[in-house]
Amino acid sequence: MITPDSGVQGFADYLARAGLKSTRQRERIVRAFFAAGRHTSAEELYRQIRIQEPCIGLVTVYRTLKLLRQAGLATERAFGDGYARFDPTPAALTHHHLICTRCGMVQEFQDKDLRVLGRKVARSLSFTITEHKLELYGLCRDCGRAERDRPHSNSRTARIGSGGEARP
Amino acid sequence: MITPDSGVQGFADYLARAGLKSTRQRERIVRAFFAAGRHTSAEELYRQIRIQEPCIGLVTVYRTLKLLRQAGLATERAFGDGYARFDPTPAALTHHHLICTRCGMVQEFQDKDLRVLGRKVARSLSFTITEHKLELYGLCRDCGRAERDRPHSNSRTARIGSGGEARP
DNA sequence: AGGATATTGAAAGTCATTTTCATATTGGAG
DNA sequence: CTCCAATATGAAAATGACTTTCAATATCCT
Repeated sequence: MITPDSGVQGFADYLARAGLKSTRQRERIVRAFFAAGRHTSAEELYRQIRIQEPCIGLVTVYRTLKLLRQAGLATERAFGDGYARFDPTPAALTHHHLICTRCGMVQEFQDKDLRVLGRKVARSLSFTITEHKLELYGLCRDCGRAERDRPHSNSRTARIGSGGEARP
Repeated sequence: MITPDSGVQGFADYLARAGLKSTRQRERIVRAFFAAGRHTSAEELYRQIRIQEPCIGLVTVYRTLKLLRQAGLATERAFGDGYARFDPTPAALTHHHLICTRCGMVQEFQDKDLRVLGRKVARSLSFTITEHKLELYGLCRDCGRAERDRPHSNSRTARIGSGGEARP
């Protein structure tokens, strides 16, 4: 797992290698990114950072997330609610998501067999996988129960996955 | 598989059930949707329809796709290039995608084992799956070769999956 | 220290998608 | 069949996440 410190370090290395400069803002953002949980959006990160560092621009958060992606340290996801979410890469490569289309909950899970199968498929099609993304959409236990109780309740007309967890 | 005719029929039924009205535009759009292949975007559908029916608005295409989604006939996807793509639902439930992050190619594949595993995971977490979405991002055979030849070629800074197939 | 080069933030721009609103169409009641 | 209330349509304007521009500022190499 990447700790905030090792993440910041890795990013500093990347900047050095690429001939880019390290700044107070970048360090703040990168630290917050690795300290935050998963599925973090730019806006969320921005709000988090502003608590201690009011003079920082949302633009810089976007730019730094782009750099993290280029550095291979962050992985972008889209659960379909219009926000890009970011995960520290190693975690991203080993977990998948169950997304409740009713309450927006996102639950992670892992399954070794699934990974193995993905690789098998990729190999048979001469595809080099850099990123997995298994998303299962549906109803979580509670929402499944609720739907069963009130079959014609308002079963969400918004885009898939919308209204999700911790929406900024 | 849903034929254009059965799709149009199913949509008509939905409209009747919901107390909505059927119009020339809606029939056109729905027919084009089911006649089109998969991964169709609103813009694509719009251009397709305009060939024979110049007096139709892009807005109506968006609205009709939303209705198709509500009717359970269409499934929305996001490959990360900023466009929403739509698939006739039954197909959507049985195929997955390999997306080349370099040339944007989208290749479908099926794997029974994968489906079975997905269901197993869902059951163990009391999750009711309505939609699968396995996306493997990486390099297709050709791009994989190209990258190996020119290791430091411009390895895409755009958002994942960007520049995709048949971009409107 | 000094200066080329990269970075920052505010504001303006982009672009897919949605909303607004005035006009037109639909379909059931009479 | 005709009316009419409800729904649909399209043009234009709005939305909202994200990106670009640009002038001012910070970084780092010598």
